[in-house]
Amino acid sequence: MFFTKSFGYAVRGILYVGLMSNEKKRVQIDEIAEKLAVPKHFLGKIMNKIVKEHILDSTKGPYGGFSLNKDTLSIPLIKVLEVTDGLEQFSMCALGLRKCNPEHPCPVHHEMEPLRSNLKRALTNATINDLVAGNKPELIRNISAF
Amino acid sequence: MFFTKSFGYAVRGILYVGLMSNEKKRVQIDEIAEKLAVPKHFLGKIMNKIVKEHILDSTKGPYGGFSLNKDTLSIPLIKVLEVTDGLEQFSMCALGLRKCNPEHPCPVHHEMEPLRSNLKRALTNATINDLVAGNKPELIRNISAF
DNA sequence: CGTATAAAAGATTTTAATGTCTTTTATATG
DNA sequence: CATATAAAAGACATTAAAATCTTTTATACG
Ligand code: FES
Ligand code: FES
Repeated sequence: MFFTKSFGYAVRGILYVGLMSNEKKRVQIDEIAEKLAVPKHFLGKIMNKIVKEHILDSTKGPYGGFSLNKDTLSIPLIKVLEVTDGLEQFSMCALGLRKCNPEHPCPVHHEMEPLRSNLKRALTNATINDLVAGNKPELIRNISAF
Repeated sequence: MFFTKSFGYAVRGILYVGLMSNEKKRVQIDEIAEKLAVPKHFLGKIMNKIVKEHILDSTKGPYGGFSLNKDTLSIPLIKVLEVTDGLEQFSMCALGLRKCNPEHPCPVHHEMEPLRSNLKRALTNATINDLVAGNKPELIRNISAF
């Protein structure tokens, strides 16, 4: 519901890098994929998009890997969603009719519109930093597959 | 976002039958598919599931087609969602981690849980009848793809 | 420079949702 | 019963997301 797997992988990957950034400067994809129990190469492609959008940094070669940059912690979740899933969903009709149009509301428009707005607002307000706050071992446990 | 196309087709199909039920006893799939601009055979399969779950009635042969039954109008939308998409989505973690578990909340749990509950409640409370109420030509226009 | 390391990129496969086309089954009516 | 009609069912195709595997590129370091 709501999001693709890619979005989940992206959020969890970014958070894992954030949680590890005290201990090590860079985190490798192999470690992330293993700890999150996520397919390595698929995650790699998603992380690559994340880097292209300057949400994380990366370097190739020995001692390379993924790392936070000066902006990472202040990135809102909706930016991550934009990279992985796009934001068209917020302007589309929930019944898939066309672009949502309050002038010609579909039968579920009045139910869905407030929920959609709330979701958009929540994702816009919540930053990576908000999610990284709190008990660290617990968080690492919670972003792992179980 | 939120739902599959199948759900949208199902809701619109049921509503079209409901809106036509004054004028004609039964509505054929060809007419529904044409008016909603939806692929006929795909819609047929979805309508078939809807009939199997007693949300609508159908009869084969001449003068056959789909029709309301005594329960149709009081069916909540969540029942339709269950038939087309299933309801597992409401117990799964929004990040796709596993079953959502408030004891071990994922980083977006506190953002998502209220939204999910609200959506579930809205879909549980809204019946087909609620959606059929109102200006009929306008509704027919609004469930069409145009 | 040569080598090892790690991300990036590319090619291919799998899976589920969606869509199309054909055949079968049920039924109303003459 | 014969025929036409319309849903149901089945087989197959397409598409996008997800996953896997291989090759290329960049870089640290001896
Ligand atoms: S018109 Fe369907 S959600 Fe707004
Ligand atoms: S644990 Fe992720 S939404 Fe509840």
